[in-house]
Amino acid sequence: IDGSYMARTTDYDVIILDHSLPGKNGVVVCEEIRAVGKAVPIIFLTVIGELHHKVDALERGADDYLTKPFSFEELRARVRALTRRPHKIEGIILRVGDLVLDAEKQTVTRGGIGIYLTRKEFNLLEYLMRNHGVVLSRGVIMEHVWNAEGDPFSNTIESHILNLRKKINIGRRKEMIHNVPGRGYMIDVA
Amino acid sequence: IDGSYMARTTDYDVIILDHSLPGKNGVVVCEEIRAVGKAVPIIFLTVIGELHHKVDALERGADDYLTKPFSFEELRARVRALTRRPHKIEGIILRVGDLVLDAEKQTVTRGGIGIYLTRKEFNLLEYLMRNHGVVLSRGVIMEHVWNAEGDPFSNTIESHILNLRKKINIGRRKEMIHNVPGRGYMIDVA
DNA sequence: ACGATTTTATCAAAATTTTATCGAATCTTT
DNA sequence: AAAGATTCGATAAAATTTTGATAAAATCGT
Repeated sequence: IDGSYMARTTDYDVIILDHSLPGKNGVVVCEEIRAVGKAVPIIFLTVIGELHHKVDALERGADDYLTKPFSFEELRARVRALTRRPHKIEGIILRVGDLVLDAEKQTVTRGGIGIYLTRKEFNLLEYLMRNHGVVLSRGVIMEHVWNAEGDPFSNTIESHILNLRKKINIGRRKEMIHNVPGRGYMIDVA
Repeated sequence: IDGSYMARTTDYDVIILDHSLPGKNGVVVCEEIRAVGKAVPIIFLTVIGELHHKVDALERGADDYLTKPFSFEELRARVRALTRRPHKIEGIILRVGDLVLDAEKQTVTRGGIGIYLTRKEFNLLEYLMRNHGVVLSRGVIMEHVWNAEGDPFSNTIESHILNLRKKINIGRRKEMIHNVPGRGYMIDVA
């Protein structure tokens, strides 16, 4: 009894295959599963640069592929996309310290406590968290969080940063949104 | 001016292409974008069942594909998955001994320990490191780090050099920023 | 080698720039 | 219209940059 046998006889929600499997080639397993008529979603893992493997896998019945290395979030996003179970499976989650942002559920918590953010605040925080540890200039933030170009003589960003900080720094926790004078803002644990 | 032109000349976060575009084939557009060296993530839209189009698109440089019909949630998940990984070309990193300056992330470390520098300090160090091993006169430094020309009767540069040295010579390491009397400054390991 | 002269190092205060803050005004969504 | 969100404008606060004065070091001519 091996993985291929299990896959052909059991009903899984999703099957993840690696190209290099002990004994068999992942693509062959993929083909075997399809041969018995199973319609289960299959995600194929490939090493970066091996495009022909991706193509091969897709031709033999894989539904999606993922290039290694990949984050767990990314894999989960693919699984979610394939299984389309909106309420049971978690969405894309960003974490910085005990601050957690769920991009799909559109929620933010800190240490388990729910935090309500307005739309702009949410988008701003999401962008900061998505690039945590790197300094983001006002220009870059303006470009990504506000679609059009904002005039540099406004302090809209500062204003939102202020509100974000107030909402996020519940209790008397350390500041997470750091200003780097002359360069921009950065979110980080320390 | 069409979409293909815009894609080749503008920096987008992500590009979504449909197989059937007015005038051109989406795959061709994809190829055109890659031809000019853009590394932007491209998501390709295909009609269900047309697997060969998927394969074709992946071969020509698309990063992901999506089968129509699809939910907006699904598209958003794909976009997030692609944009979260830094697709940018690796930032310019300067090294002199164990001193490391990342121009893109705007960070400086010495022996792995983070060092905070103000903007002028950072720019000054970057200029020195970019020309490590060569003596830079005050005039040249003034010209490159300070946009206009500063009056030669000020000791602004000395002042910043002093602060830089203090911050950089953590522990009791050897001095890196050397003065060459009458000629200027130079950074080097020895 | 020695004093005179020029150049560089150092420090703290002053000037400037940048950011934080808050309330009011404007815009959006019910 | 009402409630909430976003932006704007003015001012306070914080951080950076420049300045000025003096000490220390290096260079030069003798």
